[in-house]
Amino acid sequence: MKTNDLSVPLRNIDVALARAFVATAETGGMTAAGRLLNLTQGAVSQQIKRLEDLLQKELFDREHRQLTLTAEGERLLLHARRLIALNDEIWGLMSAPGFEGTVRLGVPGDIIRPFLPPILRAFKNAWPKVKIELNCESSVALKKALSAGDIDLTLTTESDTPQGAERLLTEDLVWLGCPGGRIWHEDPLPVGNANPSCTFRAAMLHGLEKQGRDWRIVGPSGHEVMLAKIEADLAVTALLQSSVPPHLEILGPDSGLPALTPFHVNLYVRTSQTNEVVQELAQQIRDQVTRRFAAPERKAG
Amino acid sequence: MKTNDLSVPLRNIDVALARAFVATAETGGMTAAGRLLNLTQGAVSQQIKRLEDLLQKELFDREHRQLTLTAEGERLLLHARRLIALNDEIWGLMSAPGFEGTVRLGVPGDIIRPFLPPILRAFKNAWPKVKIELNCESSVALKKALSAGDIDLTLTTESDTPQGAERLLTEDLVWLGCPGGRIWHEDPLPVGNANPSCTFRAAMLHGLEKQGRDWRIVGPSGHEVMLAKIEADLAVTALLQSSVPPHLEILGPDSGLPALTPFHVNLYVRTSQTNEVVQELAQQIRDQVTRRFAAPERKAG
DNA sequence: ATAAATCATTAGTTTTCATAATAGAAGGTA
DNA sequence: TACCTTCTATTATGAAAACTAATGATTTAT
Repeated sequence: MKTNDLSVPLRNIDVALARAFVATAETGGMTAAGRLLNLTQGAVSQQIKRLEDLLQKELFDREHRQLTLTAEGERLLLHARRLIALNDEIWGLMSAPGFEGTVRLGVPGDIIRPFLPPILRAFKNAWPKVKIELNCESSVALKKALSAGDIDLTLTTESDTPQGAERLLTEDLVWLGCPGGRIWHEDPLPVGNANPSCTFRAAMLHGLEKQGRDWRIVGPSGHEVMLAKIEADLAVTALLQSSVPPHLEILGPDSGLPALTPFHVNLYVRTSQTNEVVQELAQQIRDQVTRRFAAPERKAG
Repeated sequence: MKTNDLSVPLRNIDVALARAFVATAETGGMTAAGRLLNLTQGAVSQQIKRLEDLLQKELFDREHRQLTLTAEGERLLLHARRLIALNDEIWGLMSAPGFEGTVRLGVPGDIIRPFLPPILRAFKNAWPKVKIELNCESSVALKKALSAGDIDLTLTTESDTPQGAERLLTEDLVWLGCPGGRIWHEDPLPVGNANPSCTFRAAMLHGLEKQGRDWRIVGPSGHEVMLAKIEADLAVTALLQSSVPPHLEILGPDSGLPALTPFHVNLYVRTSQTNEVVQELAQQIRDQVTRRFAAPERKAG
């Protein structure tokens, strides 16, 4: 993979060129586009040419003096508008006064780390006047709270992504225990569980039952307390792979524990009466969560 | 119409500047950012300065030799990444081979016009190898088809926007008849209705009943046939304001017909097993439908 | 046939941008 | 304190980019 190879002409689409292109496509001509953009016709012609050179694609069919979009031109048109819109949206955000108000966010306790702290920190820095209320319960309870209007948006961990949810990522559920521990050989297996309605509970017990393994529940308790019990080798439990704390150990198949089904992290946003701040936070959660898991490598060379 | 104010120095955010900014923020320094981008430190410093001048905002606090983001810098960081991501996404779309396959789209007959023809035309031009199957039924039937997996995405007209739906726009339901006609004075009122499960039917009849007005259903028949009956002054019906054909007339309150509740145009996309082409079409429908109604000024009737 | 309109191209000028070098400021360390 | 290192800011400079204005080529309209 080439990262920043000098031979690659950095592939940045100049928003000004995008504007010229869209204007030309919409007015049907470069002369008209020039009038619209306060440019000479020649400048527009050159801009289109530059864009075509950049993308290595013909954007217009120049038959006679009529310009018609090529397939690739049409394709670009559909997306160039989005680029311009995003550019203008950012411009608006940067010039407008900062948001104020309150956002009520729900998160299941077991995925607060490692996702949320950096997101909330960044959001807080970006919008210092916005107050964030963090609501920490089970996925089921959070979905109820959302429909009741008690919170504005929420993350959940679920084994599917129902209508109305937006899937941010999918991860394996893994067993974890204390490094050097031996509690997972005990029978019945002590299963740590923060919350009776925890979505992972059913998955764990289902796996064990299918295996014919006996178990007993340790808990309920808060998520942190449960982690302490794991660390003390008093129980095992299951979490999403990426939310396993560094001082605990993932128990592989050789531990004798059953395989578990993957889970999804879903996002729900209130559809009615939702304000800009809520959308802004939702956008950030989307971006950051997916980012943190899409880009494992990015090296200079 | 969009005018370009001369006094505003066109506010285009150079993606290269955004890259320099993000690299600086992420590495914590301009020297390191320069290494990453294959630029000298001085160039990065100038780029940041240019960006700050452009936005008229300080992006970093330069205390001592430590760079920390200001609130506005953090705000930009969150969105600059999106701009870069969109830029790269477009680049990918333009350089990759075109999509192939089939998309199954559902649309209620009464909002095909004026929304869909231009969208489908543009999409078809942009992705000539993609086949679009247009499924035309009532909103209720379409939602069923979606959950059954028979279609990939659908538009609906509904009086609310339930979980799982995305509201694209809200419009008034209006009565319409033939210009110069007189059928709406007839009693009982002949109400044209394309489909017994049509979502507008309940709204119309509810309005008439509340008014104590007698009615009879004309139909069912296809949407086009129904419009022909309207044009022949054989019946009246209700449609969303913007889908009223130009040769028919909107009947205002002075026609004696009852006021109707507003409706929403919602979009549903299959959440599971959905491929890139479906997402691409959904994106276009979103963009174009909202675009087409953000721009034009309303014509009062 | 003539005029008008359109896009492409070219020449020339202005503007932009990166480099390289330097200055200035702050943190280490002896 | 003096000295060295490591940053960022600034400046001069040359190269490249990009605009205008003018021109040419082609097509449509009168």
